[in-house]
Amino acid sequence: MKLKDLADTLGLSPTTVSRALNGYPEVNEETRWRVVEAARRYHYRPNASARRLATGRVGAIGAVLHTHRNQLIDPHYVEFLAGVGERLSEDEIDIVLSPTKAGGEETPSYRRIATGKRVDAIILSSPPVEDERVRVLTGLGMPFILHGRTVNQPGHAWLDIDNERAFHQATKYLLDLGHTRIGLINGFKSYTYASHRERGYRAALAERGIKPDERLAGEALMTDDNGYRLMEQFLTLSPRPTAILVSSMMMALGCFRAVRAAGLELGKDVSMVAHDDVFPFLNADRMYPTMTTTRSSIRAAGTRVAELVLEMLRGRDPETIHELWPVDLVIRGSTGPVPS
Amino acid sequence: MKLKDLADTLGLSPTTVSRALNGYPEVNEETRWRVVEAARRYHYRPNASARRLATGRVGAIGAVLHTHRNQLIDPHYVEFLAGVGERLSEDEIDIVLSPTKAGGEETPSYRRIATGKRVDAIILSSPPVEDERVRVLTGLGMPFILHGRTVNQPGHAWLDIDNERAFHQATKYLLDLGHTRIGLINGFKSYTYASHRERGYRAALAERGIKPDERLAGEALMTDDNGYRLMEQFLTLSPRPTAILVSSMMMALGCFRAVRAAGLELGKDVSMVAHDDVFPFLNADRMYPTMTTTRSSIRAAGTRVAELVLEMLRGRDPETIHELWPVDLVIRGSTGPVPS
DNA sequence: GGCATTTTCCAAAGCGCTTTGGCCGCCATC
DNA sequence: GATGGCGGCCAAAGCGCTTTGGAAAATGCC
Repeated sequence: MKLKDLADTLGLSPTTVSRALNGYPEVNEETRWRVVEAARRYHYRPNASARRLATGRVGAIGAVLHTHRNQLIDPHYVEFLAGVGERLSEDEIDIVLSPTKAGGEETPSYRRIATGKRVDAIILSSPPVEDERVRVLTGLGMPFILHGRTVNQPGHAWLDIDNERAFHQATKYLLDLGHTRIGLINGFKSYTYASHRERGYRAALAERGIKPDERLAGEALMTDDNGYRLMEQFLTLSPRPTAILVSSMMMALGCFRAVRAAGLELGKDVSMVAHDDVFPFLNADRMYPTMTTTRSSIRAAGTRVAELVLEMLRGRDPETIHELWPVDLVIRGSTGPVPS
Repeated sequence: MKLKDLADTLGLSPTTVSRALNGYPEVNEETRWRVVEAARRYHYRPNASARRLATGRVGAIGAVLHTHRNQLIDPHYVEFLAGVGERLSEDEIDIVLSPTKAGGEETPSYRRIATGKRVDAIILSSPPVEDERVRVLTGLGMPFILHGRTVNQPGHAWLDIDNERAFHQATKYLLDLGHTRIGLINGFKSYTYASHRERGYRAALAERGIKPDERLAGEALMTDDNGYRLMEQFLTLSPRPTAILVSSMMMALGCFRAVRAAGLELGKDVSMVAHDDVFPFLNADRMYPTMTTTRSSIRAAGTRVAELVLEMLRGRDPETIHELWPVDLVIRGSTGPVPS
């Protein structure tokens, strides 16, 4: 059943049917009702490709799924996508996932999506400090928004959480509890969020005149595994750290196990603050002990990013889109005063 | 830069340029070379919508992303998608994620994707025992493949792992170690995989004449959290179970903590076998103790499903596509003889 | 050299929708 | 009663590509 068929059975022209369905004013209300009713009855759906070709709008936004074996397909990203999807589904807009194998060689994938007009806009996640994709997409004139920020590449839309302040605050909190040997288990510093977190951490230490022990700062892919390994390693140092900041809940689980394995008790022998992106399947409140966290829902960020993308498509100037979200510090059981 | 422009600058007709780029034989090799070269130089990319409209093929396959707040956006699904993506990217085929809010009300989303011709085929995951989507898509004539199976709905393509046999084997292994009070922490039994797992478990017990204690079988969303709660609950029973089967690594982490919290030791006081879908961020081999698992890479399944979808689109009869994969039992440190 | 093929290219007709420009009839206005 | 404006509809021209049905040029065969 196509538009023309529907028009024929109604004794109307395709023009009128199209207008009726798309809510244009120049059609009699009764006629519109007849059309809508018939469309429903015959399960009519406009052919997406045809409509896209005619309007020039796609009704889809792009995201790239990194599938490289050695790269983390991480839960953070899905949770973010879920948020994006939540908002986009309201407007019946699809998400086009373009799978990419390459580690560094990802720009072709973006280029393909962009120049083939497969999407109206692109959402970029987890940008490195300097992002090649930003350059490419700007060059192609493809609208895009960043979840996170770059450094020294202004002029594009972004939404980010205040990672620097969050880790500054968390570090300060630990310092206030008397800790001075504080470790940092971070994601790769080439990513902006990780570099911001480190900056916050270092700034807080500096304010108290503490020089960070470089052996207490680790960066790695944010997996359970790496959390375990880094923490294990930190605990062999002497004196060992009495507190630790962790960049993701996934890593925190690993740290957790390492602390246990070393026969130490979390919240007593070792304090821990982890960043919580709020996963439905990992609840800081129900851990044992409960986990002190810097918290910001990555899903909520996704929803907002989707909203902003829609605004861009409606004409909002990307340069006006800069949102920096504050981060909560939620104090729970995994932190306590420095052991004497 | 569109096809016509490219043709004009080359002094050729659109027809010839199109054929040259699409590898049709009726074009001189030298001409083809000129065209390809020019296309590269001018960064020409055919407009996806136009091509789709003309050919009737979309070059995209659909998947639905469940974003409902109370539903698990689970890591299993992403890992599976990553596998799908790995294969599809080779053919430059996109994945269209259609976000769906609804819990039970998901069929409209599939219907929209299908009748709007937004994709060439659909990949369905985690089917319940009886799947409405199967009926709908069959009715619409939209090609689809299931990752998993349904019961009593034959005639469609599927790929599944042998869940029943896997849990049968795992249970048998625990029985051989002397355990008789064996618990099961499962996903919801309305899903085929969960029901198959339970069947395997019960069958193995029955073979030894053991009547399962119904208080030792729990089903829930497969989160860390629920793993903790169910295990905690099981451990209050008396006599408590000496061994446990767990349906996902995520739940296993929770069980793990519950065992610890109860002051018990895994692999000694309590044995545990978990099903491992092989996540890059959760390595059974690096847990403490290492985890005995039934193992099957969900990513590999995704890759194969993608391959099968491509075959369907090339004309292979869906009814001939039924693959049942065996599952490995990997014995590690979390299982041991029943404590005396 | 004449004929039938084969090679190489092209014009034009779609694919299914949206949108521009117009037409027709009806009412209000003077 | 003529004029203008407006509501309600339609014909036809695109959107950018693929594909059918030739046509012209090159080639093979005797």
